[in-house]
Amino acid sequence: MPEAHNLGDMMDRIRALLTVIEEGSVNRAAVRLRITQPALSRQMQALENELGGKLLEREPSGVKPTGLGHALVKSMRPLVESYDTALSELRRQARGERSELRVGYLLSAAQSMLTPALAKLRKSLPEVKLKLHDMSPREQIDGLRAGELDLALIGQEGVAAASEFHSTKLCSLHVCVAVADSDPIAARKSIALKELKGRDFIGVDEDQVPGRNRWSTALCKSAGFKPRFAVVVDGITNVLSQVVSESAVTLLPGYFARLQHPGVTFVPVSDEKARWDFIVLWQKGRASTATRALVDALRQVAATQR
Amino acid sequence: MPEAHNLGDMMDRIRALLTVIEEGSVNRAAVRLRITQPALSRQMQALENELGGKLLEREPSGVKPTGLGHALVKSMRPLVESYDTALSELRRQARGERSELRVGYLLSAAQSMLTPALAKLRKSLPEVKLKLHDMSPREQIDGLRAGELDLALIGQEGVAAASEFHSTKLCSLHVCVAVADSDPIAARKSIALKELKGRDFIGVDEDQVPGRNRWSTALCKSAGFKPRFAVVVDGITNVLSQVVSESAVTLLPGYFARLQHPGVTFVPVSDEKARWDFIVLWQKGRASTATRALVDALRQVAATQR
DNA sequence: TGCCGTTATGCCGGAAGCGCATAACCTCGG
DNA sequence: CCGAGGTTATGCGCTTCCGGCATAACGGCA
Repeated sequence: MPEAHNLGDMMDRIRALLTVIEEGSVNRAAVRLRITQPALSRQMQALENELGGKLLEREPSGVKPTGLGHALVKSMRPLVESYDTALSELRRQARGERSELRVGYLLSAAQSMLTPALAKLRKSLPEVKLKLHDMSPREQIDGLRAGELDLALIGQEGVAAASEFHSTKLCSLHVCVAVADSDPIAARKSIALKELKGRDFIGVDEDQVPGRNRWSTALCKSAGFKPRFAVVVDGITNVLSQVVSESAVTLLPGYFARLQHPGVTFVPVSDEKARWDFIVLWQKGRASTATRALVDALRQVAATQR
Repeated sequence: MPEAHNLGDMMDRIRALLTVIEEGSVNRAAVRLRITQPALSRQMQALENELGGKLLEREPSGVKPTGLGHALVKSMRPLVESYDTALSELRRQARGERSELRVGYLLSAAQSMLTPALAKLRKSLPEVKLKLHDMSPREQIDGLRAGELDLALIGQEGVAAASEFHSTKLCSLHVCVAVADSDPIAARKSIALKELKGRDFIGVDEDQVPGRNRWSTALCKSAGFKPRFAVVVDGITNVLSQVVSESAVTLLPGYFARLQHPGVTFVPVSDEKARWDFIVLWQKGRASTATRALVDALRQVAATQR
């Protein structure tokens, strides 16, 4: 019998040793494990070779653990249990039975849709453990990539990353332009994109809100001009104060019109091409029942809010 | 390629998956792991079959973890680390490098020998982590059997269990008989065992102090009579008070003569056969350097105290 | 002494797993 | 458009691993 250097499954070997020590007999343990005594005897030898020391004292009436055998029992028993539990949970998840659902969203953008959708989910799957995280689009994308989120509600910023995950579009919002109250445009009922040619635009840090500037640029290009970003700020909330202090403009999805911001007026853009998509992203691989249920609920809510 | 149902080593497979996800490529991970890409590809497939779900999304430019893949990374990475650490420690112990030493002893019996032996040990192996446990002989034997002690200092009570462990005799004590101060024997310089024939003996609970009564019985038998145990008490300390209140006697190892007990006198037994052995027991299998060092130190101390 | 329990080990055959070669796909540069 | 270079999947053949069967050796007990 050559010296074993590849050892079947070490965990199974360790489990077998636990059984042998419990029975105090290789033979009786073999019966329990439904293998023959010689196979089990060899497994024990292989384990001893792998660890470099005797685990069992062999006697005519059975076996007794050595000091090393006792130490292995002590350190490995909890480990084997944790391992089995983790594997079991992973198998459940593979079957779609994961009961935890980690959702990322930006509150101001997602609340009107997420709240009713979560109510539906709670009604249909009450045992689901929800973990809700209010975070920026960048954090959402990173969270999905790192496997820390199961699902993200995200706007146009998630479109570029959509191919990395499962995605579905929930709705397409109108776009408005934000201007200072004192701006002549503020009195308008709506405005065409081309009328913004020559105005200063406020951009946002591409790191925090990925794709926002590119989206604005693409829209203006379709209207025949390239926007000049006078200032680039590091967050959405700073955009509006800069619009006022710089007498500039910025393009925003229509849900901003619902937010009151002192000194700022939101004027709808009339161009039909000016749309802001709102999407949901979730991890590739088999989605859990909970994930699918939430995606469905979001679809239904979006359909009724059209 | 038949469907894999026995999976080599699951831990190695999981480790390989962690590498694949880290590299984002089966090919580059295979290079790192020093196996070919096809072998690694199959390992990933085998793992997916075992778990019942896809762990990796395959793309022309490499692989990306699915939601299940992410979940596996999260739950298994700490487990793999703990497992590797535990195996590593077991291998060290197998080589005799265990740095922890759990010692059981009965303080009153062992102190005069243990204290100087521990001083020697601390000098020769200062990094050893000692765990000292004052416990009854029964607890000592149980602790060894359960693998909770590495070494026990024990008297005659350990002799019957000695074959289960490594053992060595440290010394052999004289025996004395304990009597009440008012007893005529109390004025004797020494006494022969046969002179105790007809006296009431006090026994101890065999469960707490295994073998004590059998030892007394054997000694008396060698002197031609069988002792009658008038009372059996549940601990060594209660023996002496019963000696007084029952006007009885009991045989004890000579170290008791060093202890002051009100109303009790200890008279040496003159029979040469009346001996009390003091032994050290340690676990079977390869003993650690620390265990061997302590056994050696105890031997040296016993030799100087002769 | 014989029987029954124990563990270890030789021999054999089947299963597992790896390497090599190849197929298929995608991306990029000329 | 084509070729080069990257990727992953899979067929085939060979080697290694491992379990079952049979047997040897030992100890305990009636």
